[in-house]
Amino acid sequence: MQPFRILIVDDHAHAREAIREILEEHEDFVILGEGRNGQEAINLTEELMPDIILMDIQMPVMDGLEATKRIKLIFPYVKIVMITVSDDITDLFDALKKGAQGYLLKNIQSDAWVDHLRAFASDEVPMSKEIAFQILKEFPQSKAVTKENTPLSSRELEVLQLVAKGLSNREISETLFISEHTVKSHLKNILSKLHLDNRVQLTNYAFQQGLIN
Amino acid sequence: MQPFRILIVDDHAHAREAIREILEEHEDFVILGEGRNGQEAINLTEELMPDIILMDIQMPVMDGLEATKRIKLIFPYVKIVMITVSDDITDLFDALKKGAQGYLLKNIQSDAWVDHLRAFASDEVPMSKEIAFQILKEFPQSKAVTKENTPLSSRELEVLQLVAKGLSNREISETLFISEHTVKSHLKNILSKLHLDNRVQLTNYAFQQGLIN
DNA sequence: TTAAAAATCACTCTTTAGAGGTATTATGGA
DNA sequence: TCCATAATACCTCTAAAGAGTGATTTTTAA
Repeated sequence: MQPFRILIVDDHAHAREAIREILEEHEDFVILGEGRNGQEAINLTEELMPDIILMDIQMPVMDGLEATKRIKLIFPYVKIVMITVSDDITDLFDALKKGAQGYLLKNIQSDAWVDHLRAFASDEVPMSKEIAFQILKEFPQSKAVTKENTPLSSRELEVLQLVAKGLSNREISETLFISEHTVKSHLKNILSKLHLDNRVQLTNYAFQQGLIN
Repeated sequence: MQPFRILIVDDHAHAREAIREILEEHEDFVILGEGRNGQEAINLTEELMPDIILMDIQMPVMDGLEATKRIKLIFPYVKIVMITVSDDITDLFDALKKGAQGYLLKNIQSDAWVDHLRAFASDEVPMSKEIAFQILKEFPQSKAVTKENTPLSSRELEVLQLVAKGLSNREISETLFISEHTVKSHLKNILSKLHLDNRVQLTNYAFQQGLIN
């Protein structure tokens, strides 16, 4: 049984040390190295080829979300678990959107923490939102679920489809007989609801959801 | 046998008249109305619901390509045949990209012209590039085929996939270790080769070609 | 080995996109 | 009837995208 080969990325040395101490108690984990920011994470990943990266979200130079996106693009098979002190559900969703396999809170020293990590490491299926909620629910300081599940309105769906077809905001405004300001307003709300960054990502979403073809 | 219901859109009255005269000799065509620009084409389409629109490319207010794109978006089943004096192959490709079913040269009064129109009107399959070439080849003034078939280079394909995944030019440049200028250069060439306008349309292309998923 | 193609980078300029905020008007439910 | 949501619109500001041109280097193929 091969141990899981771990890379730890966090800008705080004490945080890295805390994780190291926890994992060293378990012989199915071996720590390959440590990085201090997203850029180092990319370089170390190329160099060490870890099985799992434990990645902080908030970091200088390049944050963990950006690094996750880039690493997953180059090395899709590397598993990345976000670690953070934040119990904000939006951070969790953002992490999943970027391709993270898991999400763990930092300020935990329970056995459950290692169990979850082991589950992420060995499991083939990606972490569902249900499991994510469950993890957050285990810890009392988790905030209530924010209004993430707000569905798109029919007008927003209409705008989404036109955006995903390649029309500019001006063209959409002329198609729907509304002002370009309004189109921008709708698009802003759409991107916010879906936790996406730009219209190309929205186009990906539209294709994957079968909203266009 | 129902006749084909035609809408003619051209900014030159004499051009519309010429087409009307040709079509009135054939009783399987009936002309519903005439428009003078792309905007009128949209309005008249909503009002008259023609089977086929004969659409000029060069027009004031809104040109035929833009109008074609918008009409096909709202009324995908309406057939649009571009009519133009241009024998430039790039115009033809642009027309097909916007969703036109056919492409006919204006300065023709042969029976073949009407035959082609009838073929477009009754045929379910979209006009292939081969047929387009054949039509242009029937007329001696057609220019030689431009370098349209140039395939994408491997580097261009690489950039295409990153663009279609939602990365910004800056992010792509950092991923590929090249300058943002170079990324822009590649993207410009890609869009030009594929006759696309922006990165969202490129994303559509990537999905439809199975280049990403 | 030489010509063509591909890849690279640069500069300017204009348009578009996107973040952030605010506000008004319908409108449909509770 | 009142409240929440949706749809509309405007504002400022910054970043990004895209058009146009040109140029150098490397690679590939004839």
